[in-house]
Amino acid sequence: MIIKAPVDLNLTQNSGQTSQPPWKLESNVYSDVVVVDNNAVLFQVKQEGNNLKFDFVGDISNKEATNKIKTIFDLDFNLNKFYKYLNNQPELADMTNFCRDLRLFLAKDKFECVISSICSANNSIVRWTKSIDDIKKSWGNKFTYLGKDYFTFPDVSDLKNVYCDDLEELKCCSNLNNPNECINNLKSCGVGYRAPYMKKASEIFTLEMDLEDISKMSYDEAFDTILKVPGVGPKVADCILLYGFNFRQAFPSDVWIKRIVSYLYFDGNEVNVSKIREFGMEEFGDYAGYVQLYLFHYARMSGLMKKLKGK
DNA sequence: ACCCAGGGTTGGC
DNA sequence: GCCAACCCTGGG
Repeated sequence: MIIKAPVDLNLTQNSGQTSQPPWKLESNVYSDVVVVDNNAVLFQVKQEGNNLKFDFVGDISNKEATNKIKTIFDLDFNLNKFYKYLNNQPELADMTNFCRDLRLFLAKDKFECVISSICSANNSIVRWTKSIDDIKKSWGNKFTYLGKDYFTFPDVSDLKNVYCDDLEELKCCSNLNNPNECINNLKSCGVGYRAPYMKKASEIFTLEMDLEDISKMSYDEAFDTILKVPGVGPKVADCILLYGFNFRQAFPSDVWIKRIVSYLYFDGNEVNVSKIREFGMEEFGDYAGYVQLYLFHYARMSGLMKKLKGK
């Protein structure tokens, strides 16, 4: 099937958005298993010029499959209109030259997005994506298509039963004798001190909080709610709301966004992160999420980031 | 070998 | 409210 919508698939997949790690790549085709209405569906996605071409294997209709791909890759978003907006802002006009056809890469699994976002905090992209892939391999459901293995992200109730580290695992499993035999714990996936956050988050989403409820909330209510989850501060909360729940008015603000926005809008005078967040939401409205995404990549690719490093 | 930073968050003052 | 510490990996 073909969807007529420009998208730079490589850029979108590798831009470090915390909805999920990049999909499995083989000869320009990105593939992964997505659960759609309790059906596991294999999607194979490929960019062809200004179109996104995809195939799928699974028990859903063509229309459902198309809608799912449109949602994940945000294909209904009008890029031309967004670029017109950017080109009318002197501070932002240059961005379109560096991030053309970059789109949001939205969650295929809200819980995966929560854990990925927690994992990304104070971490490098290569490391958090590898951790999430390890978690999928360890506790997700396995599907084999054409001789290749795919893993879904484990659901809330499965992750809550995983141990944090090998000591805890050793203590609880009488059949284990030494730490080398321990593999059923989060730290073995390289998540470090975030392991207890992830486990507590799983418990919270089993017992107290329903991910589906958050979709129904206002942005402010959702932000305050998700902030209560351990390992979730303001930056991670906005990532979860943007990539996981499609709150496009979120403006995830971290040190880099702070440096970039201070440079572009405050004459280089450093404004604190929380003010930057308020400024971004006020200034960019429903484009805030996209502007944040573009600012980061613009800075990375234009050399602005190097210039601002250390400030 | 050593040191440092990484798209933050937490807990202690 | 501020600030050091936090796990772990890769690069100087």
